[in-house]
Amino acid sequence: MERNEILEEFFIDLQKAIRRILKVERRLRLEELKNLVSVDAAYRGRFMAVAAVKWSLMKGEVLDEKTMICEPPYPYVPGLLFLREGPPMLKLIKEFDDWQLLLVDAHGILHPRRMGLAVFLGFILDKPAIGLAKSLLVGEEEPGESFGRVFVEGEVLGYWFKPRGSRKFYVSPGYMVGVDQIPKIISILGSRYPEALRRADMLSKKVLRDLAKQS
DNA sequence: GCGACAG
DNA sequence: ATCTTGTCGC
Repeated sequence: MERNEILEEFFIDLQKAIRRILKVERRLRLEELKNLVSVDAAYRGRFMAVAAVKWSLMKGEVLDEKTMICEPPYPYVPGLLFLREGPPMLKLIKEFDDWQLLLVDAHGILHPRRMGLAVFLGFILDKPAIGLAKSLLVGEEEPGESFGRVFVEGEVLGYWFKPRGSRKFYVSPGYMVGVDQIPKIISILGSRYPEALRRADMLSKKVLRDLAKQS
């Protein structure tokens, strides 16, 4: 599928409109956090694979997995990732129940219109969500050793974190989560790149390998 | 106009 | 994101 200027302008307007009505009335209650869902996508040739993993924080293990292979609905455009990865991810996440927080391999409000993929998914699902990305789309990082805030126009919209021995990543609220809750959430997730997301990443790549193997 | 730009 | 071998080091 090729890019479409009219469509992109429309979805940018939609992002701005949704942003205007978003409110922080309900917030994730961290003491009730038991199960997570994480989602990631991988690409190969003309296909993409999306994997969603339900993860138990207490047991530290996978409770359930879902995958799907499809052709990307839209090309990658910085700021409009939700057009590309949102539709298949929603399809999978809706199949899970009994979870309290969604982990997305993308930005949340750390986005030009504060409407990253993690915000969009949380909003559509009406569930708490956060975004975790490996590179910055917008914002200035506070200097530091392994942890710091990320500012956009003087406002704290997220945090950067660099675990010992692994690469830096950025965390920002998606939906029903306050920026002030991010440090505590990172701590609850083990102060490292979340295992639940790592599993979704590995799984999405695996289904594409298996697809290439049999064909 | 130029550069930057989640996955 | 993905294309990709060997190589440095715990």
